[in-house]
Amino acid sequence: MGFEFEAVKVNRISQNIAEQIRGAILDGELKIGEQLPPEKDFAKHFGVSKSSLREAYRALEAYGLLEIRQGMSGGAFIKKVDLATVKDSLVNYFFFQNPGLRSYTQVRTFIEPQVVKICAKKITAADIEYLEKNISDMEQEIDGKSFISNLDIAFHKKLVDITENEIISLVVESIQTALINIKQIVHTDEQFLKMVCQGHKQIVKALKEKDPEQASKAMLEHIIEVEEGMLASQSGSMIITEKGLLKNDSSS
Amino acid sequence: MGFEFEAVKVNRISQNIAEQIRGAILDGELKIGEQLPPEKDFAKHFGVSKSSLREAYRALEAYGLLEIRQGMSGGAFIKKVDLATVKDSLVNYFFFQNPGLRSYTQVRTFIEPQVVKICAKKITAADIEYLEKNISDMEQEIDGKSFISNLDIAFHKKLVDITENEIISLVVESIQTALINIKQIVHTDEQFLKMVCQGHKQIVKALKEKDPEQASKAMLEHIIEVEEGMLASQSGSMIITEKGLLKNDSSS
DNA sequence: AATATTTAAACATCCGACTTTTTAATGTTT
DNA sequence: AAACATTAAAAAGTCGGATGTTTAAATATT
Repeated sequence: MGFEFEAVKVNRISQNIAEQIRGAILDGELKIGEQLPPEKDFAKHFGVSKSSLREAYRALEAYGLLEIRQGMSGGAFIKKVDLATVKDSLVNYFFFQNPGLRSYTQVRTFIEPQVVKICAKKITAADIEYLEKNISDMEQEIDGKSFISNLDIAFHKKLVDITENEIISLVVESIQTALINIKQIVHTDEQFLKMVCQGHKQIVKALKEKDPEQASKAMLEHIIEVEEGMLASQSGSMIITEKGLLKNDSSS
Repeated sequence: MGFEFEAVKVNRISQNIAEQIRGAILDGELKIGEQLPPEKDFAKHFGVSKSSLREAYRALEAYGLLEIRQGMSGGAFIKKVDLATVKDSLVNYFFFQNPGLRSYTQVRTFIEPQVVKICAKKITAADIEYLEKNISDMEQEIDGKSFISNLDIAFHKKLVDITENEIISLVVESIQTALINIKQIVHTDEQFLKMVCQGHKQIVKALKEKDPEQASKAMLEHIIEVEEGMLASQSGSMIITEKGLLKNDSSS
C-alpha cells in the first residue's frame, strides 16, 4: 500500500486542552484580546488540575497564541501570533536543517529581484529618502569601524515592505535573520562592506529612475556578490564560532 | 534618539529554564537524541519545583525542540525541529495575518516559475514518471468526483523537492497548506480541477523537453489561472465557511 | 491634588502523594 | 526452547492545596 503508519502520540491532558483552545481560536470562537477565565475556574470547568491547565498555557504561549499577565487585572489573553514568534520558529528549524549559504542565496535570487521590480513602480520620494539615508549611515559606520549589520537588514526590509506582501516580508526577513548568524562568523571586512554599499547604491539609482529591469538586475548582482564575498571569507582561515552555529571538522 | 523601549517581559522560572535549554541546544552543548535527567533530578539540579520544570518542557515541546516519552526508559529527549512544527507556526501566523489570495499568488509567481527552471535541468525519468502518474490519478479522482486536493499539493511539492533547497520547500509547502483552507471554502468545481490538470500537463510537457523557459512560462500561467479560478468562485454566491477561516461581514 | 498605603484578584511556585505508562526482567506454560 | 504471561521498576502524568508575588484599583493620607 505504500502507506506509512505514524507513531500515535501521547494523550496528555495539557495537550488536549491546548488543542481545544487553539481549535477555538482557529474556529473563530475565541478572538484576539479575549480573556480566558481565571486558572482556578477554568481548571474546574475542564475538570482538571491547575497544573495541567498551566502546562497547556505554556504551550499556547510558545505558539504565540496566548499572553499571560500577572497581577490584579491580569489573566490569560488570546494574542495575535506575531512576526517574532514565527521567525523564532524558522530560526529553530534552520538551525537543524542548516541549509548551505547556497540555499539562502538561491531563494533570495528568486524573490528579491522581483521585489525591486514592484518597488520601481510603487516607490515614493519618502522611501527613496529613507534608503539613501540608510546608505549614508552605513558608510559612516564603515568609516567608524563600528559596523553591526543592522542597516543592511533594514535596507532589504524596507524594500520588501514596499511590496506590502506580508508573506514576502516574513520570508525575506527570516532569511536575513538566519544569515546574521553566518555573517557574524564570517567576520566581514571593510572591503566587503563597501561592496555592499555600492550594491545598494546601484539598486536605489535604478529605483529613482523607475527602471524595474535595471533594479532587478542590480539586486541580482548584489545578492550574488554578497554570496561570493561571504564564501571568500569562509574559505579564508579564521572561523570565529562565537555562537557555535558553525560545525567544525576539528573536534574541540 | 528614535529609540523604542520594549516592554520588559516576565521572568518566569519555566521560561528561564526553557531559554537555558534552548540556548544549550543552539550552542551545541545539547545534541539531537540526547536525554535530559529525570524530572525529579533535573528540577533539583535547577533548584526549582517539578511543576516549573514541566512547564518549561511544554514550551520546548511546542517549539519542537523536545520530545517527552513516558514509561520505564522514557524521559526528555532533544529533538530536531521538524517541518510540521514550523509549518504549524506559519499557519498560526497566516491565520491572523490573513493575507489575501493576491499575496499568496504573488509569492508563488516569484518562486515556482524559477523552481521549474531548475527542474528542467535536474529532472530524472523517475521524477517525470511520478508527475505523470500524479496527473492521471488526479484525472481519475475528478471522474470519480472524489477530489480531495492532496494530489495538487503533491505535484507542486515534488517539483520543489527536485531543487533540493529546504528553504524553498518550506515556503512553498507552507503556502500550499495555507491555501488549502481557502480552497476548502471556495469549493472548487469540476471545470476548475480539469483546468488544474491541464496546467500540470503543460508543465510536465515542457520539463520532458528540458525547456526551462517554456516550463517557467507554463508554471506562471498555471498559477495565475488558478488564482483567477479561485477568485471567480469566491465572487460567486456561496461561501461555505466550514472551518470559520473566512470572516464574513454578516454577524452570526 | 498629589502621594502613599492597603487590598484583592490573579498568576507563580512549591511540595508531596498518587496514578499511569512503558519497558525490562522474570516466570510459566507448551 | 519458544511463546506467552506476570511482575517490577523507572519515569512521566495528575492532582490539590499551601504559600508567595505582582499588579492595579481602591482607599487613606498629606
